[in-house]
Amino acid sequence: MPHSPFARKLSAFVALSDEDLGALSALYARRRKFPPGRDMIYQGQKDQCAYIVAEGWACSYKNLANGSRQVIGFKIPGDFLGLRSVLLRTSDHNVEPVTMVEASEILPSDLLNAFAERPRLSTAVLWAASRDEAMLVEHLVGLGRRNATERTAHFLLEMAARLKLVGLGTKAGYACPLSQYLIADALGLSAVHVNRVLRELREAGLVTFKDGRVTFDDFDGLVALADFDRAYLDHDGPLLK
Amino acid sequence: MPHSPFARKLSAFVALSDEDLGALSALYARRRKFPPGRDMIYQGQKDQCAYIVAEGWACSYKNLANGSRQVIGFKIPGDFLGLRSVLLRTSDHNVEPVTMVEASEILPSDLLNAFAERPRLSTAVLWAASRDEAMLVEHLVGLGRRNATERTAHFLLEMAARLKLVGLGTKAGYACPLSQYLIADALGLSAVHVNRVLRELREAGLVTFKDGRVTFDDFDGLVALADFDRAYLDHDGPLLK
DNA sequence: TTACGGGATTGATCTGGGTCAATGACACGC
DNA sequence: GCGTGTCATTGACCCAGATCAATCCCGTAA
Repeated sequence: MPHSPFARKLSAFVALSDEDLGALSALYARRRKFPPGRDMIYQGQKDQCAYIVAEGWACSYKNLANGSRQVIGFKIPGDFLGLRSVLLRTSDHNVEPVTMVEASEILPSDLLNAFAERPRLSTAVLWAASRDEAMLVEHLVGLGRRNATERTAHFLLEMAARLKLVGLGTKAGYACPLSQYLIADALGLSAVHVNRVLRELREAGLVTFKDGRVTFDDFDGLVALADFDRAYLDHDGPLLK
Repeated sequence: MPHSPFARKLSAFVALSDEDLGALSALYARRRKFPPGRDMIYQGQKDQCAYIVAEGWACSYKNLANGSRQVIGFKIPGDFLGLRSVLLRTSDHNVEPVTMVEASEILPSDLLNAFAERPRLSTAVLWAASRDEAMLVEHLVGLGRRNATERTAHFLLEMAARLKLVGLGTKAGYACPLSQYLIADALGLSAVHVNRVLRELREAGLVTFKDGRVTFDDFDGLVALADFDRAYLDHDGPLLK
Protein backbone atom coordinates (compact mmCIF):
# COMPACT_ATOMS: atom_id res chain seq x y z
CA MET A 1 0.00 0.00 0.00
CA PRO A 2 2.02 2.95 -1.25
CA HIS A 3 -0.33 5.52 0.29
CA SER A 4 0.43 9.06 1.26
CA PRO A 5 0.13 10.00 4.93
CA PHE A 6 -3.10 11.78 4.10
CA ALA A 7 -4.61 8.68 2.46
CA ARG A 8 -3.55 6.64 5.45
CA LYS A 9 -5.18 9.09 7.82
CA LEU A 10 -8.47 9.01 5.90
CA SER A 11 -8.45 5.23 5.60
CA ALA A 12 -8.28 4.94 9.34
CA PHE A 13 -11.75 6.41 9.46
CA VAL A 14 -13.58 5.57 6.28
CA ALA A 15 -12.69 2.41 4.41
CA LEU A 16 -11.78 3.57 0.91
CA SER A 17 -11.93 1.39 -2.19
CA ASP A 18 -9.12 1.22 -4.72
CA GLU A 19 -11.14 3.53 -6.90
CA ASP A 20 -11.46 6.01 -4.07
CA LEU A 21 -7.75 5.86 -3.41
CA GLY A 22 -7.04 6.25 -7.09
CA ALA A 23 -9.25 9.31 -7.32
CA LEU A 24 -7.52 10.69 -4.26
CA SER A 25 -4.01 10.27 -5.59
CA ALA A 26 -5.07 11.68 -8.98
CA LEU A 27 -6.02 14.82 -7.09
CA TYR A 28 -2.57 15.64 -6.03
CA ALA A 29 -0.44 15.21 -9.03
CA ARG A 30 1.16 18.61 -8.76
CA ARG A 31 3.76 18.91 -6.05
CA ARG A 32 5.00 22.38 -5.14
CA LYS A 33 7.58 23.89 -2.81
CA PHE A 34 7.06 26.94 -0.62
CA PRO A 35 10.05 28.56 1.04
CA PRO A 36 9.42 30.53 4.23
CA GLY A 37 9.03 34.26 3.73
CA ARG A 38 6.12 34.33 1.36
CA ASP A 39 2.59 33.24 2.26
CA MET A 40 1.01 30.29 0.49
CA ILE A 41 -2.53 31.59 0.93
CA TYR A 42 -3.73 35.15 1.43
CA GLN A 43 -6.77 36.41 3.25
CA GLY A 44 -9.38 37.65 0.81
CA GLN A 45 -7.99 35.68 -2.08
CA LYS A 46 -10.62 34.05 -4.30
CA ASP A 47 -10.57 30.70 -6.08
CA GLN A 48 -7.80 29.52 -3.87
CA CYS A 49 -6.27 26.06 -4.34
CA ALA A 50 -6.19 23.56 -1.52
CA TYR A 51 -3.06 21.70 -0.47
CA ILE A 52 -2.01 18.55 1.26
CA VAL A 53 1.19 19.05 3.17
CA ALA A 54 3.89 16.47 2.43
CA GLU A 55 6.87 18.05 4.19
CA GLY A 56 7.47 20.90 6.60
CA TRP A 57 5.42 23.08 8.92
CA ALA A 58 3.05 25.90 8.03
CA CYS A 59 0.81 28.11 10.10
CA SER A 60 -2.56 29.66 9.37
CA TYR A 61 -3.21 33.04 10.93
CA LYS A 62 -5.27 36.18 10.82
CA ASN A 63 -4.13 39.78 11.12
CA LEU A 64 -6.26 42.16 13.15
CA ALA A 65 -6.92 45.84 12.66
CA ASN A 66 -5.15 46.63 15.95
CA GLY A 67 -1.88 45.33 14.56
CA SER A 68 -1.73 42.05 16.42
CA ARG A 69 -2.16 38.67 14.85
CA GLN A 70 -3.62 35.38 15.94
CA VAL A 71 -2.28 32.05 14.75
CA ILE A 72 -5.19 29.67 14.16
CA GLY A 73 -3.15 26.52 13.97
CA PHE A 74 -0.07 24.79 12.67
CA LYS A 75 -0.11 22.41 9.74
CA ILE A 76 2.21 19.44 9.55
CA PRO A 77 2.72 16.63 7.02
CA GLY A 78 -0.51 14.81 6.22
CA ASP A 79 -2.67 17.85 6.93
CA PHE A 80 -5.22 19.26 4.55
CA LEU A 81 -4.96 22.98 4.04
CA GLY A 82 -7.33 25.48 2.53
CA LEU A 83 -10.43 23.33 2.37
CA ARG A 84 -12.47 26.06 3.98
CA SER A 85 -11.11 28.59 1.50
CA VAL A 86 -12.23 26.43 -1.41
CA LEU A 87 -15.72 25.82 -0.10
CA LEU A 88 -16.36 29.39 0.97
CA ARG A 89 -14.62 30.59 -2.20
CA THR A 90 -12.68 33.29 -0.42
CA SER A 91 -9.93 32.64 2.03
CA ASP A 92 -10.62 34.08 5.48
CA HIS A 93 -7.04 33.63 6.65
CA ASN A 94 -3.40 33.56 5.61
CA VAL A 95 -1.10 30.57 5.52
CA GLU A 96 2.60 31.05 5.98
CA PRO A 97 5.28 28.39 5.62
CA VAL A 98 7.27 28.12 8.86
CA THR A 99 9.92 25.94 7.26
CA MET A 100 10.35 24.93 3.66
CA VAL A 101 7.01 23.32 2.83
CA GLU A 102 6.33 20.75 0.16
CA ALA A 103 2.68 20.32 -0.68
CA SER A 104 0.43 18.89 -3.36
CA GLU A 105 -1.80 21.40 -5.01
CA ILE A 106 -5.45 20.54 -5.53
CA LEU A 107 -7.64 22.50 -7.92
CA PRO A 108 -11.03 23.46 -6.50
CA SER A 109 -12.81 22.01 -9.52
CA ASP A 110 -11.00 18.68 -9.21
CA LEU A 111 -11.85 18.51 -5.55
CA LEU A 112 -15.54 19.19 -6.12
CA ASN A 113 -15.65 16.68 -8.98
CA ALA A 114 -14.04 14.05 -6.82
CA PHE A 115 -16.65 14.67 -4.14
CA ALA A 116 -19.43 14.28 -6.68
CA GLU A 117 -18.09 11.02 -8.07
CA ARG A 118 -16.66 9.38 -4.99
CA PRO A 119 -19.08 9.92 -2.10
CA ARG A 120 -16.92 7.99 0.32
CA LEU A 121 -14.07 10.33 -0.34
CA SER A 122 -16.35 13.19 0.45
CA THR A 123 -17.35 11.62 3.76
CA ALA A 124 -13.72 10.93 4.54
CA VAL A 125 -12.78 14.55 3.95
CA LEU A 126 -15.74 15.62 6.07
CA TRP A 127 -14.31 13.45 8.81
CA ALA A 128 -10.86 15.01 8.47
CA ALA A 129 -12.48 18.43 8.66
CA SER A 130 -14.29 17.40 11.83
CA ARG A 131 -11.05 16.34 13.39
CA ASP A 132 -9.49 19.69 12.54
CA GLU A 133 -12.51 21.37 14.00
CA ALA A 134 -12.08 19.42 17.23
CA MET A 135 -8.55 20.78 17.49
CA LEU A 136 -9.85 24.26 16.82
CA VAL A 137 -12.36 23.86 19.63
CA GLU A 138 -9.67 22.69 22.04
CA HIS A 139 -7.58 25.70 21.04
CA LEU A 140 -10.52 28.03 21.60
CA VAL A 141 -11.20 26.57 25.03
CA GLY A 142 -7.57 27.06 25.94
CA LEU A 143 -7.60 30.72 24.92
CA GLY A 144 -10.81 31.34 26.80
CA ARG A 145 -10.29 29.48 30.03
CA ARG A 146 -6.77 28.19 30.57
CA ASN A 147 -3.97 30.23 32.07
CA ALA A 148 -0.67 30.73 30.30
CA THR A 149 1.05 27.72 31.82
CA GLU A 150 -1.75 25.23 31.17
CA ARG A 151 -2.19 26.62 27.69
CA THR A 152 1.46 26.24 26.80
CA ALA A 153 1.64 22.74 28.25
CA HIS A 154 -1.48 21.73 26.38
CA PHE A 155 -0.12 23.09 23.15
CA LEU A 156 3.16 21.21 23.42
CA LEU A 157 1.29 17.99 24.15
CA GLU A 158 -1.14 18.40 21.28
CA MET A 159 1.68 18.90 18.81
CA ALA A 160 3.39 15.82 20.22
CA ALA A 161 0.29 13.70 19.71
CA ARG A 162 -0.23 14.96 16.17
CA LEU A 163 3.39 14.48 15.18
CA LYS A 164 3.47 11.00 16.65
CA LEU A 165 0.60 9.99 14.35
CA VAL A 166 2.69 10.80 11.29
CA GLY A 167 5.88 9.35 12.69
CA LEU A 168 7.57 12.67 13.45
CA GLY A 169 7.72 12.41 17.20
CA THR A 170 7.68 10.11 20.19
CA LYS A 171 6.70 10.33 23.83
CA ALA A 172 10.25 11.53 24.42
CA GLY A 173 9.94 14.63 22.25
CA TYR A 174 10.01 16.06 18.75
CA ALA A 175 11.73 18.52 16.46
CA CYS A 176 9.89 21.85 16.61
CA PRO A 177 10.83 24.68 14.25
CA LEU A 178 8.63 27.30 15.92
CA SER A 179 9.97 30.53 17.37
CA GLN A 180 8.65 31.75 20.70
CA TYR A 181 7.02 34.61 18.81
CA LEU A 182 4.98 32.17 16.74
CA ILE A 183 3.96 30.22 19.80
CA ALA A 184 2.95 33.46 21.49
CA ASP A 185 0.74 34.38 18.53
CA ALA A 186 -0.88 30.97 18.68
CA LEU A 187 -1.49 31.07 22.43
CA GLY A 188 -2.68 34.67 22.62
CA LEU A 189 0.28 35.63 24.82
CA SER A 190 3.29 37.91 24.44
CA ALA A 191 6.60 36.38 23.38
CA VAL A 192 8.14 37.61 26.61
CA HIS A 193 5.62 35.74 28.68
CA VAL A 194 5.95 32.56 26.61
CA ASN A 195 9.64 32.68 27.40
CA ARG A 196 8.93 32.94 31.12
CA VAL A 197 6.41 30.11 31.02
CA LEU A 198 8.82 27.86 29.15
CA ARG A 199 11.41 28.56 31.80
CA GLU A 200 8.97 27.64 34.56
CA LEU A 201 8.08 24.40 32.81
CA ARG A 202 11.74 23.59 32.37
CA GLU A 203 12.63 24.42 35.97
CA ALA A 204 9.69 22.35 37.17
CA GLY A 205 11.25 19.41 35.34
CA LEU A 206 8.30 18.98 32.94
CA VAL A 207 9.44 19.91 29.39
CA THR A 208 12.45 21.48 27.75
CA PHE A 209 12.05 23.64 24.67
CA LYS A 210 15.48 24.38 23.27
CA ASP A 211 17.36 24.54 19.99
CA GLY A 212 14.37 23.60 17.87
CA ARG A 213 13.49 20.61 19.95
CA VAL A 214 10.81 19.76 22.53
CA THR A 215 11.90 17.19 25.11
CA PHE A 216 9.48 15.78 27.65
CA ASP A 217 11.12 15.39 31.03
CA ASP A 218 7.95 14.33 32.82
CA PHE A 219 5.25 13.46 30.33
CA ASP A 220 2.60 12.38 32.81
CA GLY A 221 3.23 15.39 35.00
CA LEU A 222 2.71 17.64 32.01
CA VAL A 223 -0.49 15.82 31.02
CA ALA A 224 -1.80 16.35 34.54
CA LEU A 225 -0.86 20.03 34.57
CA ALA A 226 -2.47 20.68 31.19
CA ASP A 227 -5.53 18.53 31.86
CA PHE A 228 -4.75 17.03 28.48
CA ASP A 229 -7.15 14.44 27.09
CA ARG A 230 -6.11 13.14 23.73
CA ALA A 231 -9.51 11.62 22.95
CA TYR A 232 -10.28 14.41 20.50
CA LEU A 233 -7.33 13.37 18.34
CA ASP A 234 -8.08 9.67 18.39
CA HIS A 235 -10.58 7.49 16.64
CA ASP A 236 -11.16 3.80 16.97
CA GLY A 237 -11.28 2.16 13.59
CA PRO A 238 -13.32 2.89 10.47
CA LEU A 239 -16.80 4.29 10.84
CA LEU A 240 -17.80 3.09 7.39
CA LYS A 241 -16.57 -0.35 6.42
CA MET B 1 -40.74 25.74 -2.16
CA PRO B 2 -41.77 24.56 1.28
CA HIS B 3 -38.19 24.18 2.48
CA SER B 4 -36.91 24.25 5.99
CA PRO B 5 -34.52 27.06 6.94
CA PHE B 6 -31.69 24.55 6.86
CA ALA B 7 -32.54 23.43 3.31
CA ARG B 8 -32.73 27.04 2.26
CA LYS B 9 -29.34 27.74 3.75
CA LEU B 10 -27.75 24.81 1.93
CA SER B 11 -29.42 25.65 -1.36
CA ALA B 12 -27.86 29.06 -1.28
CA PHE B 13 -24.52 27.38 -1.71
CA VAL B 14 -24.97 24.11 -3.56
CA ALA B 15 -27.84 23.77 -6.01
CA LEU B 16 -29.79 20.76 -4.76
CA SER B 17 -32.06 18.63 -6.95
CA ASP B 18 -35.55 17.61 -5.88
CA GLU B 19 -34.12 14.21 -5.04
CA ASP B 20 -31.50 15.83 -2.84
CA LEU B 21 -34.11 17.91 -1.10
CA GLY B 22 -36.32 14.85 -0.68
CA ALA B 23 -33.47 12.92 0.89
CA LEU B 24 -32.78 15.87 3.15
CA SER B 25 -36.32 16.21 4.42
CA ALA B 26 -36.58 12.44 4.89
CA LEU B 27 -33.68 12.77 7.28
CA TYR B 28 -35.50 14.81 9.80
CA ALA B 29 -38.81 13.18 10.23
CA ARG B 30 -38.58 13.04 13.99
CA ARG B 31 -39.14 16.34 15.73
CA ARG B 32 -38.26 16.61 19.42
CA LYS B 33 -38.52 19.22 22.16
CA PHE B 34 -35.84 20.02 24.70
CA PRO B 35 -36.70 22.18 27.70
CA PRO B 36 -33.87 24.13 29.32
CA GLY B 37 -32.31 22.46 32.34
CA ARG B 38 -31.20 19.19 30.79
CA ASP B 39 -28.45 18.91 28.18
CA MET B 40 -29.27 17.62 24.71
CA ILE B 41 -25.78 16.19 24.14
CA TYR B 42 -23.18 15.13 26.67
CA GLN B 43 -19.44 15.13 26.38
CA GLY B 44 -18.12 11.61 26.02
CA GLN B 45 -21.40 10.23 24.78
CA LYS B 46 -21.09 7.75 21.92
CA ASP B 47 -23.32 7.20 18.91
CA GLN B 48 -24.88 10.55 19.39
CA CYS B 49 -27.67 11.77 17.11
CA ALA B 50 -27.36 14.98 15.17
CA TYR B 51 -30.01 17.68 15.17
CA ILE B 52 -31.23 20.53 13.08
CA VAL B 53 -32.60 23.31 15.22
CA ALA B 54 -36.07 24.51 14.25
CA GLU B 55 -36.89 26.73 17.22
CA GLY B 56 -35.05 28.25 20.17
CA TRP B 57 -31.44 28.80 21.20
CA ALA B 58 -28.92 26.26 22.43
CA CYS B 59 -25.28 26.53 23.38
CA SER B 60 -22.42 24.10 23.04
CA TYR B 61 -19.79 24.20 25.75
CA LYS B 62 -17.00 22.36 27.46
CA ASN B 63 -16.30 22.04 31.18
CA LEU B 64 -12.70 22.27 32.34
CA ALA B 65 -10.96 20.51 35.18
CA ASN B 66 -10.41 23.84 36.95
CA GLY B 67 -14.15 24.32 37.34
CA SER B 68 -14.66 26.94 34.68
CA ARG B 69 -16.45 26.40 31.43
CA GLN B 70 -16.11 27.73 27.91
CA VAL B 71 -19.06 28.21 25.60
CA ILE B 72 -18.04 27.22 22.07
CA GLY B 73 -20.96 28.79 20.32
CA PHE B 74 -24.67 29.38 20.25
CA LYS B 75 -27.04 27.51 17.96
CA ILE B 76 -30.10 29.14 16.50
CA PRO B 77 -32.86 27.97 14.13
CA GLY B 78 -31.46 26.54 10.92
CA ASP B 79 -28.23 25.39 12.54
CA PHE B 80 -26.86 21.89 12.34
CA LEU B 81 -25.83 20.47 15.66
CA GLY B 82 -23.74 17.47 16.57
CA LEU B 83 -22.26 16.74 13.15
CA ARG B 84 -18.79 16.52 14.66
CA SER B 85 -20.05 14.17 17.35
CA VAL B 86 -21.47 11.83 14.71
CA LEU B 87 -18.37 11.78 12.55
CA LEU B 88 -15.93 11.38 15.42
CA ARG B 89 -18.34 8.97 17.11
CA THR B 90 -17.91 10.50 20.52
CA SER B 91 -19.11 13.93 21.49
CA ASP B 92 -16.32 16.22 22.64
CA HIS B 93 -18.69 18.80 24.08
CA ASN B 94 -22.05 19.36 25.73
CA VAL B 95 -25.06 21.08 24.26
CA GLU B 96 -27.51 22.80 26.54
CA PRO B 97 -30.83 24.34 25.53
CA VAL B 98 -30.89 28.01 26.48
CA THR B 99 -34.59 28.33 25.79
CA MET B 100 -37.11 25.64 24.87
CA VAL B 101 -35.56 24.07 21.77
CA GLU B 102 -37.37 22.24 19.01
CA ALA B 103 -35.13 20.19 16.80
CA SER B 104 -35.25 17.38 14.26
CA GLU B 105 -33.32 14.32 15.23
CA ILE B 106 -31.09 12.68 12.64
CA LEU B 107 -29.78 9.15 13.08
CA PRO B 108 -26.07 8.77 12.35
CA SER B 109 -26.74 5.85 9.99
CA ASP B 110 -29.34 7.82 8.03
CA LEU B 111 -26.94 10.71 7.71
CA LEU B 112 -24.10 8.54 6.43
CA ASN B 113 -26.40 6.76 4.00
CA ALA B 114 -27.66 10.05 2.67
CA PHE B 115 -24.06 11.17 2.12
CA ALA B 116 -23.31 7.96 0.21
CA GLU B 117 -26.33 8.26 -2.04
CA ARG B 118 -26.57 12.00 -2.55
CA PRO B 119 -23.08 13.38 -3.08
CA ARG B 120 -24.33 16.91 -3.52
CA LEU B 121 -25.95 16.77 -0.13
CA SER B 122 -22.64 15.70 1.28
CA THR B 123 -20.87 18.63 -0.33
CA ALA B 124 -23.58 20.94 0.90
CA VAL B 125 -23.15 19.76 4.46
CA LEU B 126 -19.40 20.11 4.11
CA TRP B 127 -20.03 23.70 3.11
CA ALA B 128 -22.25 24.30 6.13
CA ALA B 129 -19.53 22.81 8.32
CA SER B 130 -17.00 25.16 6.76
CA ARG B 131 -19.17 28.10 7.52
CA ASP B 132 -19.47 27.01 11.13
CA GLU B 133 -15.73 26.59 11.23
CA ALA B 134 -15.27 30.13 9.96
CA MET B 135 -17.34 31.36 12.89
CA LEU B 136 -15.27 29.24 15.23
CA VAL B 137 -12.10 30.82 13.85
CA GLU B 138 -13.49 34.32 14.31
CA HIS B 139 -14.39 33.41 17.88
CA LEU B 140 -10.91 32.04 18.50
CA VAL B 141 -9.29 35.17 17.14
CA GLY B 142 -11.47 37.26 19.41
CA LEU B 143 -10.48 35.30 22.51
CA GLY B 144 -6.82 35.47 21.61
CA ARG B 145 -6.39 39.03 20.44
CA ARG B 146 -9.37 41.28 21.09
CA ASN B 147 -10.00 43.11 24.33
CA ALA B 148 -13.23 42.74 26.28
CA THR B 149 -15.02 45.63 24.58
CA GLU B 150 -14.15 44.67 21.01
CA ARG B 151 -14.97 41.06 21.77
CA THR B 152 -18.37 41.86 23.17
CA ALA B 153 -19.22 44.21 20.33
CA HIS B 154 -18.12 41.63 17.79
CA PHE B 155 -20.20 38.97 19.42
CA LEU B 156 -23.37 41.05 19.42
CA LEU B 157 -22.84 41.87 15.75
CA GLU B 158 -22.20 38.30 14.72
CA MET B 159 -25.38 37.11 16.37
CA ALA B 160 -27.25 39.93 14.63
CA ALA B 161 -25.95 38.86 11.23
CA ARG B 162 -26.77 35.21 11.83
CA LEU B 163 -30.26 35.93 13.13
CA LYS B 164 -30.99 38.26 10.26
CA LEU B 165 -30.29 35.43 7.79
CA VAL B 166 -33.08 33.36 9.31
CA GLY B 167 -35.47 36.26 9.73
CA LEU B 168 -35.08 36.63 13.49
CA GLY B 169 -33.45 40.03 13.58
CA THR B 170 -32.90 43.29 11.76
CA LYS B 171 -30.27 45.98 11.73
CA ALA B 172 -32.24 47.55 14.54
CA GLY B 173 -31.82 44.64 16.94
CA TYR B 174 -33.01 41.22 18.01
CA ALA B 175 -34.47 39.17 20.85
CA CYS B 176 -31.65 37.63 22.83
CA PRO B 177 -32.40 35.13 25.60
CA LEU B 178 -28.83 34.94 26.92
CA SER B 179 -27.87 35.80 30.49
CA GLN B 180 -24.74 37.81 31.12
CA TYR B 181 -23.23 34.66 32.67
CA LEU B 182 -23.66 32.77 29.41
CA ILE B 183 -22.15 35.60 27.42
CA ALA B 184 -19.23 35.71 29.84
CA ASP B 185 -18.60 32.00 29.37
CA ALA B 186 -18.63 32.48 25.61
CA LEU B 187 -16.29 35.47 25.66
CA GLY B 188 -13.84 34.11 28.22
CA LEU B 189 -14.67 36.93 30.65
CA SER B 190 -16.28 37.15 34.07
CA ALA B 191 -19.96 37.97 34.28
CA VAL B 192 -19.11 41.05 36.32
CA HIS B 193 -16.90 42.38 33.59
CA VAL B 194 -19.44 41.64 30.86
CA ASN B 195 -21.87 43.75 32.82
CA ARG B 196 -19.40 46.65 32.94
CA VAL B 197 -18.62 46.37 29.23
CA LEU B 198 -22.29 46.35 28.34
CA ARG B 199 -22.75 49.48 30.42
CA GLU B 200 -19.86 51.19 28.59
CA LEU B 201 -21.32 50.25 25.21
CA ARG B 202 -24.71 51.55 26.28
CA GLU B 203 -23.31 54.81 27.68
CA ALA B 204 -21.28 55.28 24.49
CA GLY B 205 -24.55 55.16 22.58
CA LEU B 206 -23.62 52.03 20.62
CA VAL B 207 -25.84 49.13 21.76
CA THR B 208 -28.35 48.44 24.48
CA PHE B 209 -28.67 44.98 25.98
CA LYS B 210 -31.72 44.91 28.21
CA ASP B 211 -34.71 42.76 29.06
CA GLY B 212 -33.78 40.00 26.64
CA ARG B 213 -33.30 42.33 23.73
CA VAL B 214 -30.31 43.75 21.86
CA THR B 215 -30.93 47.16 20.32
CA PHE B 216 -28.38 48.83 18.07
CA ASP B 217 -28.14 52.53 18.76
CA ASP B 218 -25.23 53.14 16.39
CA PHE B 219 -24.73 50.15 14.14
CA ASP B 220 -21.88 51.56 12.09
CA GLY B 221 -20.08 52.82 15.14
CA LEU B 222 -20.25 49.37 16.65
CA VAL B 223 -18.98 47.77 13.45
CA ALA B 224 -16.04 50.15 13.49
CA LEU B 225 -15.27 49.49 17.15
CA ALA B 226 -15.41 45.71 16.70
CA ASP B 227 -13.58 45.69 13.39
CA PHE B 228 -16.43 43.51 12.23
CA ASP B 229 -16.27 42.10 8.72
CA ARG B 230 -19.24 39.99 7.86
CA ALA B 231 -17.60 38.39 4.83
CA TYR B 232 -17.09 35.16 6.73
CA LEU B 233 -20.83 34.74 7.12
CA ASP B 234 -21.69 35.56 3.54
CA HIS B 235 -21.48 33.73 0.28
CA ASP B 236 -22.32 34.87 -3.18
CA GLY B 237 -24.55 32.39 -4.91
CA PRO B 238 -24.20 28.66 -5.50
CA LEU B 239 -20.78 27.17 -5.97
CA LEU B 240 -22.16 24.13 -7.73
CA LYS B 241 -24.93 24.76 -10.20
C1' DT C 1 -47.36 38.43 52.54
C1' DT C 2 -43.27 36.72 52.90
C1' DA C 3 -39.55 34.01 51.62
C1' DC C 4 -36.44 32.67 48.03
C1' DG C 5 -33.47 32.23 44.04
C1' DG C 6 -31.55 33.75 39.73
C1' DG C 7 -30.05 37.47 37.38
C1' DA C 8 -28.12 42.45 37.10
C1' DT C 9 -25.37 46.07 39.03
C1' DT C 10 -21.71 48.47 41.43
C1' DG C 11 -17.62 49.31 44.42
C1' DA C 12 -13.05 47.87 46.29
C1' DT C 13 -9.07 45.36 45.76
C1' DC C 14 -5.80 42.11 43.68
C1' DT C 15 -2.96 39.82 40.03
C1' DG C 16 -1.65 37.44 35.66
C1' DG C 17 0.22 38.70 31.97
C1' DG C 18 1.34 42.88 28.97
C1' DT C 19 4.70 46.53 27.79
C1' DC C 20 9.14 48.68 27.72
C1' DA C 21 13.89 48.33 27.74
C1' DA C 22 18.30 46.24 27.74
C1' DT C 23 21.50 42.36 26.95
C1' DG C 24 23.06 38.00 24.88
C1' DA C 25 23.77 34.55 21.48
C1' DC C 26 24.08 33.15 17.00
C1' DA C 27 23.96 33.02 11.98
C1' DC C 28 24.28 35.54 7.81
C1' DG C 29 26.53 38.42 3.99
C1' DC C 30 30.30 41.17 2.66
C1' DG D 1 36.51 40.50 11.16
C1' DC D 2 32.53 43.32 11.35
C1' DG D 3 27.89 45.02 10.93
C1' DT D 4 23.03 43.46 10.95
C1' DG D 5 18.97 40.95 11.83
C1' DT D 6 16.44 37.49 14.32
C1' DC D 7 15.48 35.08 18.38
C1' DA D 8 16.01 34.23 23.44
C1' DT D 9 16.28 36.03 28.05
C1' DT D 10 15.61 38.90 32.10
C1' DG D 11 14.23 42.90 35.01
C1' DA D 12 11.02 46.78 36.21
C1' DC D 13 6.69 48.52 36.06
C1' DC D 14 1.76 48.85 34.71
C1' DC D 15 -3.08 47.79 33.67
C1' DA D 16 -7.18 45.10 31.96
C1' DG D 17 -9.90 42.22 33.80
C1' DA D 18 -10.54 38.81 37.81
C1' DT D 19 -12.28 38.20 42.41
C1' DC D 20 -14.82 39.30 46.52
C1' DA D 21 -18.65 41.34 48.53
C1' DA D 22 -22.91 43.87 48.75
C1' DT D 23 -27.28 45.39 47.05
C1' DC D 24 -31.20 45.44 44.12
C1' DC D 25 -34.81 43.76 41.17
C1' DC D 26 -38.30 40.65 40.06
C1' DG D 27 -40.83 36.42 39.25
C1' DT D 28 -42.60 32.47 41.62
C1' DA D 29 -44.04 29.45 45.27
C1' DA D 30 -45.96 28.53 49.79
